[in-house]
Amino acid sequence: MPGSSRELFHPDVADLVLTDVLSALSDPARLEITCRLAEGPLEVAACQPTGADMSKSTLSHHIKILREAGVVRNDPHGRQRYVSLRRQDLEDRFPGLLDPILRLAPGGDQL
Amino acid sequence: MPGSSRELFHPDVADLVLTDVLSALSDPARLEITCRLAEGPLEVAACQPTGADMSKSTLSHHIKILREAGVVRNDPHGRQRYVSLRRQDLEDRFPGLLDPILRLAPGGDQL
DNA sequence: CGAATGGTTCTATGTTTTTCGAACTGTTGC
DNA sequence: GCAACAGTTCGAAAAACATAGAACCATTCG
Repeated sequence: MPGSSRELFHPDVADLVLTDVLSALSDPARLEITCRLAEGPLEVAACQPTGADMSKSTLSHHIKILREAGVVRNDPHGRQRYVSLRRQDLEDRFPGLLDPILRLAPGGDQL
Repeated sequence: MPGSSRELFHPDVADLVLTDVLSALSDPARLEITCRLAEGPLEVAACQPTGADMSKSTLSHHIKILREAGVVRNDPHGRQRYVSLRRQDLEDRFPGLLDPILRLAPGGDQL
């Protein structure tokens, strides 16, 4: 039965906390993941930052931090998962916050 | 001989790192200090977040984190010190970053 | 000079974060 | 069913961070 996968917790828009978002984005690896997701959803494995050689448990951990801060969604999709940026939710809760950060991030100049 | 006080290190504008700034601002106490400084320089003791009862060594530590990230200056002024927001420097290095954060911070709606 | 003041730095302690391997869960396809 | 696959979760160890007291330093003022 497809679609019955394990759903992970995602905080409600109203519950997002600014310092949690900033904290989530203050790690270089997580910031890069976030920038990459600005171009569209990715499978977990494809979120792996360039050059960074992290274990899959570490990568999963970073995505968890981003998810719990409300920065990304993580939804099951067949045997894998799609990670996507909660762009509109972030814009609703923290208008004008995300765009400058994405633009200013090390590899975010192709926006 | 006034003015010969101990000068602390302040990173050059070009050396500021985005993740360091985000990390510095991701702590509630430091974010509040930063917001308060948006209205003008303050003596160190006056930076103390409302309600938070932190020791002066802890307060000094937080201001140090902000200073080393390039968010604030800390200059001697007689027997005390003035802490000030490096607003223009941040704007030069990370245009458009600070204003939304200050505006969205818990007590930053009086801007 | 000597005491008080405003802050920094040092040292130590407890907490949080980061990282990884190993074990586990759900899904696909033979 | 069973092996392979994509990820999460658990457990542990190392690193980083927060906090506070004590010591210290520079400045002012009597």
